[in-house]
Amino acid sequence: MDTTEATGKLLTPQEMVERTGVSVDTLRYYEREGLLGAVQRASNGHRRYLENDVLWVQVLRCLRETGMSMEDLRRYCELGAAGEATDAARYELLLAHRRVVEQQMRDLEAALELIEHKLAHYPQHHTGRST
Amino acid sequence: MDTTEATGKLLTPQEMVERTGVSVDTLRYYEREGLLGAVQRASNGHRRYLENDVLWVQVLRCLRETGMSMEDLRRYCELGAAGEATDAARYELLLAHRRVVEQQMRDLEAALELIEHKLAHYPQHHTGRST
DNA sequence: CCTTGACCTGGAGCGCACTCCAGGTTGTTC
DNA sequence: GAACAACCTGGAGTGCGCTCCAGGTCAAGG
Repeated sequence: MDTTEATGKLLTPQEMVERTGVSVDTLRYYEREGLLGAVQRASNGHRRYLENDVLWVQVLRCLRETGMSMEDLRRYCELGAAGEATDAARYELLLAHRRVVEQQMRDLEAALELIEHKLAHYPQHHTGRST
Repeated sequence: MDTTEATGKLLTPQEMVERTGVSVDTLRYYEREGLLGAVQRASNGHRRYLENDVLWVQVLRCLRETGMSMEDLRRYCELGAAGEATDAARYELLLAHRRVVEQQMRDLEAALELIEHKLAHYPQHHTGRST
């Protein structure tokens, strides 16, 4: 019955840092930018994150690190918050990003080839190891 | 006899833009930052690039786009300008960058898997095409 | 009580890699 | 000879994604 919000252990900001590798500042920034929805608060006003948020932040990082802009990320989150009706749009967004990532891989491959090519031009290192 | 500076056609800034896809501003910026050595000038003070520069700028772009910082790029250029004695150092720099690029590729692959995984969760699009 | 430390807020600051601008010269075209 | 385009210089501005800061609250420990 806990489809969306498993009410397990709530995590403090510090714990989020430890588990996601993302700083508190960045976590707050993401929240402000609408990437984390409304984060719960303890009675003293301190943030309490959900187990799920750990995973979600990791997904966010993964998308960010592959070049998705904050803006697209926000769009994606808003769609997610809006429920099933937006499935198609989210699908398209991911699909588009996949294309971007695939292009990045092709670019990297080309770069790698160029680097290999240049490396091959240093004959003294061609085969052996450098000390 | 033209080992380093083939004295063929000299290129205007505009022509460089057309052939490299890099803006004049960026070309000047690169020059200022020491990535292009001393660019020749026509009698009126206008820049005249070498044929070689086209290729070199493309290499620069390739390295930049794979995340090499301006600082490392400058280091690499300075080494290049200093002659053969620096071969080993340049080799190491490229080698290090290759490792960086290889890591980027692994990261992209991981990201791609995650994206595929998420895409697979939209059943209505699982097999067919979306209109 | 007083300190300590984790947390809060709104807003300022930063680093990078460009990108743009003002103001000026040169050289070609009508 | 006036207009125009391409170029020059030094320096300021921009956008992104954080990152840091001042000033304050709250809870626990000594």
